[in-house]
Amino acid sequence: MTFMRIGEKPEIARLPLFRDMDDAMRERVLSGSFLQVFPPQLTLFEIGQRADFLHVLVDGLVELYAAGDVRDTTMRIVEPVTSYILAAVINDMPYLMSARTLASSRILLVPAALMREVIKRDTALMQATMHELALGYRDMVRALTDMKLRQSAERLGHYLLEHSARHGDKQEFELSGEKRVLASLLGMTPENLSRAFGTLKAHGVAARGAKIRIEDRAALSAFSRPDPVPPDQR
Amino acid sequence: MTFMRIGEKPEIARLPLFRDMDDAMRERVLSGSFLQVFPPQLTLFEIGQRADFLHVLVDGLVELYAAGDVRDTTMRIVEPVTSYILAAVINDMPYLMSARTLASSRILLVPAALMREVIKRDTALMQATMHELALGYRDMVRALTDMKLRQSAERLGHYLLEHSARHGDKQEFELSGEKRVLASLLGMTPENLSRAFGTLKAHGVAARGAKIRIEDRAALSAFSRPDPVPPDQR
DNA sequence: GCGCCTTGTTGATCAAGATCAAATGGGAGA
DNA sequence: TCTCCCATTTGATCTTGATCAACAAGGCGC
Repeated sequence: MTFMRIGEKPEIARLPLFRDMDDAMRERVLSGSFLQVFPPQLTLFEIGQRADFLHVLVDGLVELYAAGDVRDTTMRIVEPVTSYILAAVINDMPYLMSARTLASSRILLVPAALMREVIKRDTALMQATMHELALGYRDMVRALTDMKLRQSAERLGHYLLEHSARHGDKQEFELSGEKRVLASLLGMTPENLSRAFGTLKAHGVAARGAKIRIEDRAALSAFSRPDPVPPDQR
Repeated sequence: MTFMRIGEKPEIARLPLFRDMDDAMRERVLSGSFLQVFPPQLTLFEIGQRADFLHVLVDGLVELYAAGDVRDTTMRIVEPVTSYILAAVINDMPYLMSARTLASSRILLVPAALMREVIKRDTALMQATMHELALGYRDMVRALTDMKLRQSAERLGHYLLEHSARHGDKQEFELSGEKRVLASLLGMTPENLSRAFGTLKAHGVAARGAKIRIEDRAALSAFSRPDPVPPDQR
């Protein structure tokens, strides 16, 4: 684990969360934080711990998951550059999810107390935080309706469409991370994820290993019943 | 539909959302809002509409639900005194859920634009909003894990425990609203809700119609596998 | 290059929950 | 008090997805 001070991190400063805040304040936040490199498959924090850091994934891949006593379930796959567990940090409450790296990752760790303190002083940061939390809330509403209203192959289809849209609407792309994690995120077993890919062949999806090609976007969309409200602009 | 100005609404002023704000600002918000009475089974707004009002349920019962093309699903049952759809209002985005009254309800309607404007001016309100959104986010995280990790009878058991805890830990209480709505909230059919009550008989729950008595809290808790993190203090 | 170990896939069976159908029962209105 | 109506319950069957088992396919170290 390598520690390093942040010289200048333009991609972090450009994040919606920090973009509009006072420059001196931002400098204060960043200089009080650590940019740290973690190896793959490392647990970053556990459910139930008091939130000590706000995380910003700069590079790599992180999984957030919740644990029952029988099995775990993936709640979110975090891609760079994104902050996560903001809610626990804001309210100074225990994490509701655990986190682990899926790949070697560079993560900015902002001390939670520092974050809360600067939020109180900098209105722009507070507003951005509010905005971000509202977006996160809406994401969760969508995830819950997805779970309740779509069946498994439809969820996969919907995920592929959203994923493709988030990555520049390329019709061909590669899945990041393992399929078992994707299966857990989508609330199904790895076996059923395989079968779901099989089902989607008839609805415009060609999959070879991690390589996905959406050959008929309209058909896939019809099959997976898109949300009535289009995704939020971020 | 009766319109009325608000004279003084102490229970609204005491809400966490409005509690800490400047008195003059609060007066401005409240005097720009309407307290309105709606009959049961009335649609308050539809999914996809631009958020025009923040709602505060003062009295009655409201259901928030999301619609697929095949079936709907209940997302939340709002009890007084609580605000809802805060996220859509803050971000000036379309509602992700529709709302209908389940009983005759008195609702405070705060114009969304007014809300956003006052939030910008009053830091205490902004902070309270941020706090509230973070709590809402955490609620949704719990709801999603509930859906993914518990099976139906366990979800019911968990719901009964939480519901009872929210209402002063009484061991006997009455379910508000129809069971079909509860079934939809819990992500099951009414038929299976009945059967789930049957299953819970063996785990310390006596149910006669809407009357529920938790006879063995420990047994029910063991059966429904409580969250690893206790409910957030509000 | 070879074998091993992990990951993903395919097949067979099982369990949970949905659907369809019919009966029960409680409350509102006559 | 008596009906009628509608929510709920109960029963039977069907569908979806989970589980169990076995196999294929890479990727990596030796």
